[in-house]
Amino acid sequence: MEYNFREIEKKWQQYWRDQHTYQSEIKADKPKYYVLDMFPYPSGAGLHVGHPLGYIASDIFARFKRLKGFNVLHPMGYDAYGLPAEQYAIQTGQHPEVTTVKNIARYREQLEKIGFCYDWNREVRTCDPKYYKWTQWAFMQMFKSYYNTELDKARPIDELIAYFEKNGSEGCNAATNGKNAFTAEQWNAMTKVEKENALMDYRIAYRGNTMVNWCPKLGTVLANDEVSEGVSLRGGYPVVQKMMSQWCLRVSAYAGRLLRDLDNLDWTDSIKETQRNWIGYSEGAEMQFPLVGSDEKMLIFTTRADTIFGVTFMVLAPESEYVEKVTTAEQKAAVEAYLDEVKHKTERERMIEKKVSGVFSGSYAVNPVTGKNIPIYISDYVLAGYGTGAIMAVPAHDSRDYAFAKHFNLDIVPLIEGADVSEESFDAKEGIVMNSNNDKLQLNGLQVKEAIAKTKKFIEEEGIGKVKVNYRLRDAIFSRQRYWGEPFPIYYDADGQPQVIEESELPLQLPEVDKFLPTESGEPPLGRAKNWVATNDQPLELCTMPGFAGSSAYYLRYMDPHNDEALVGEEANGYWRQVDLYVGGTEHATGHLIYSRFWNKFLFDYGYVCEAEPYKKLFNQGMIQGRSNFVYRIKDTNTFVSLNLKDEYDVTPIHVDVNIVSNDVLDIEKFRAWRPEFADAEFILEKDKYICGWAIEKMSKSMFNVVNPDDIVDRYGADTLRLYEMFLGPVEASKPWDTNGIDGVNRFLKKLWNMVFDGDAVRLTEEKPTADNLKTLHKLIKKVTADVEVLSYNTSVAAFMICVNELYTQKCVSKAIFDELIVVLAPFAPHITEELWHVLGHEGTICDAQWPAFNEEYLKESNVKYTVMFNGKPRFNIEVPVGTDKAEVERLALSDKGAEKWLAGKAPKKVIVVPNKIVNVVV
RNA sequence: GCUCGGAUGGUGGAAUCGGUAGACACGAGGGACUUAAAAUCCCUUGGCCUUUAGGCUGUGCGGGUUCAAGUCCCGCUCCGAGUACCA
Repeated sequence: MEYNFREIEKKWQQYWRDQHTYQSEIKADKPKYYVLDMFPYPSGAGLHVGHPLGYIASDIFARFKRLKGFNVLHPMGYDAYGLPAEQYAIQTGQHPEVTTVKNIARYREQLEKIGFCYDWNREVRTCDPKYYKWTQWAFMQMFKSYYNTELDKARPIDELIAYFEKNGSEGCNAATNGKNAFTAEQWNAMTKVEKENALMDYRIAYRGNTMVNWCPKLGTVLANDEVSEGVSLRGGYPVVQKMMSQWCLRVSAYAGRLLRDLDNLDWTDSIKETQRNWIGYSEGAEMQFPLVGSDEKMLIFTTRADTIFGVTFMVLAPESEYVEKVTTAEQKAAVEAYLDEVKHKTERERMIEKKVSGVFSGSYAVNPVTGKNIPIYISDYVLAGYGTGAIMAVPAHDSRDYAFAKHFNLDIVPLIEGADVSEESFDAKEGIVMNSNNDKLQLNGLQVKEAIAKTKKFIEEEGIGKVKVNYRLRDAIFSRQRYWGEPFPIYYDADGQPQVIEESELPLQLPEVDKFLPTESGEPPLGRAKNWVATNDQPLELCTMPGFAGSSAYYLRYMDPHNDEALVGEEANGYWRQVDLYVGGTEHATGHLIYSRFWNKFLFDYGYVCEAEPYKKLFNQGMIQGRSNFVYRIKDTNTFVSLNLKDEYDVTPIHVDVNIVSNDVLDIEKFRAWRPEFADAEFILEKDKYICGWAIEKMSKSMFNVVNPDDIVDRYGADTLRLYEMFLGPVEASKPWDTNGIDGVNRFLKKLWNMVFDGDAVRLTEEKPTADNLKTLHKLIKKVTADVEVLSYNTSVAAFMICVNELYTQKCVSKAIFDELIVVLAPFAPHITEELWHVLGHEGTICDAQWPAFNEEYLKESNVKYTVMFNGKPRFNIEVPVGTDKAEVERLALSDKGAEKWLAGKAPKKVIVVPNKIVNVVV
């Protein structure tokens, strides 16, 4: 019988569907294992061969765990809200939902063809009202909460109100972006609107006036992780900074926990490091600098308190609230001109220019330690969003301050012994301090680290400032001026104050609109919706939530996808708890993976979920790059010359569709048919073949290097695709897609098939396995068990090939051997093994088989081979019985007749015996 | 600039705690079967020198530690990823 993968794969995929083989449910008596893939955005292009890489890896793991006796949860769904569908809707008028549903259907079809063991009964779509009800619900809880910094968790906002009524804002231990302090009397005297405005500065989901990344081309704001190098990640359009009132999530309140809890996660160091950098812990001091001729004090943040004696000026961010206060009448025009200039620069321009710019405010501040007056400047190299938006400038020891001082001709006072600051600043935090003594504080002679500590202590004692930790992590901007996203469960009352709708009104469904564009008056698309009001007739919020809203808690929903009472029920959450293995790309390190951890922690604070972290182990698969092929056309002709002959001609390389090239050999007939202009192409061949050139490029339509998994499945079968993608190299490595080796794994499957079948009959017999058979099999089991546990699949596939080759050489026909072999292979190649499972007379599905244990007994050798080396060079081998002691091995090695030649009559200086491996003789 | 990875045959990649580098696969070369092709099977395949056997050399470059280094240490070169005025 032929190995007919098309028939086999179709048959078993249908069987698995009919039998609900992959449906999972709570089994209290069984240990659980939750394997999750990052769910895809269903784009119009469908899956390409890069997508399944991670899915195959996790699928193998899920199947492996199931065979090992775990109750496995392995779901899949769709991150269905997103820009492409909306952009497409704007261009064509096609409702994004229609596009999305169509794309999802295509994805599903493609995924099924590869034979994944997903429990489709648990599928989620972020755009489904039944799903986004819980996205809205979580937002609502965040709106009703504040962050208690003492308990280090979210608490109901009512508790904070009670506190304000009694004590005012003094000592309230709440994370806030507000600066206004008030007493209990002041609070109680506030109007309703004033109180609500004050509370807004404390809510975890809050409306705030913040600098946002505004993308004019997309007509929406973007989060920091959606912007890279001054342009939008999607589309690459310029982004400008703009002050806007937006919904935000107080992610920054969780910075400390997000950082600390990283330590206990089983993630790669590189992705933990990326998150640490993004969170950006920095310990320093906040210091007050009194303004000359005023009671006003300005707060700065520094990590270099020790350099206080070298402060020769101060700099404010252009957006700082101090700017207005320090600008003198004489400087007013100059300052305004500068602010105007800054405002009109895009992020990108600011970055490209990197030119020193700034303006003198006219005012001076007093250095609180030296008592000297120092000028206050305004410059955009100071960021409003970090620290206090104001700095003390120490040009001798900060390169940015240095450039600024040189440009404006300000004093540069060196503070570290031996540091030469004539050409550039000395930024390193090391050396011995000098020029830093007066009657209040003496730092001279100290190491920088000691000086920092001493200064911090001093300023706290003197009441000049306090020790402070700052994080780079900002609050997440949560509004998008778009149509295709979750509506906010928010309406605006008669005073224009945002209020949450009733929980019973959830889900608040996305309304229909006539066009997917902003309104004429510049409101977001929801402004076009008719009757877009809450049940109390008050107008609803017009913005929608960003992409990361729906993906932040989806892993919880899979645990209990049909629950209408809760995001996830207590029983389901208590059983499945958290994701044990999460597989996806590194590109989500600073976006999804931060937001999701934040979201989970918020829910955890209220006990809605039982684990503080969503993803226990994270595995990052690499990216699949494209591998393009080229043909070489001789200039001004329609003649193409093969790769190795091209240097003799004047040629232009032309991209050729990789799907008509095999092993870099061009299919000439298909090429002629590919494009009309090539119909009468002529070729100069080498060895009767046309060899194409190649290059590694991004996988894209324009390079003709997109490979669709369906084509591979069609040609070789899903099992071959799965094995090949794993065989290509480590799953975590990025690599180009290259079909050049796919025949190898296909041959392996055919060989396995042909060892089971002899014509149409089964070749295998009940014959007892030989010692060699058992050794070969158990070597495999041992290797694969260890490799799969750490997702080292490429070496596993190699082990299968070795095993089958050995059994072939041994002419093994023992059914007992194959019974176990196919179980070990089943996670990798589920279809062929399922077929063989039944051919060999087993019941049910191979998915429920038991992973075989390996037996060390079979692997034991009676003799051990030692390599005898002289001065580090291997010379000959000896064999000794197992368990021979070192001294005896040494004696046998030296008395072997091969040793004579290398000893040459001399006595060995030293002999090293490495158990079971090597005898090294130093002569 | 900073942080983290990486560099091994013609190619993708193996190599546990430092222990015979190049597993496995592709490609290439040779052979068997075949009228022929495909498929299948067998042999060779890092380089150099001799070829019965053997010898030398070899993991980006330069040093070091060690009986022994792809692996550990120091100093470079190149490539990739992330981040970027974070005080």
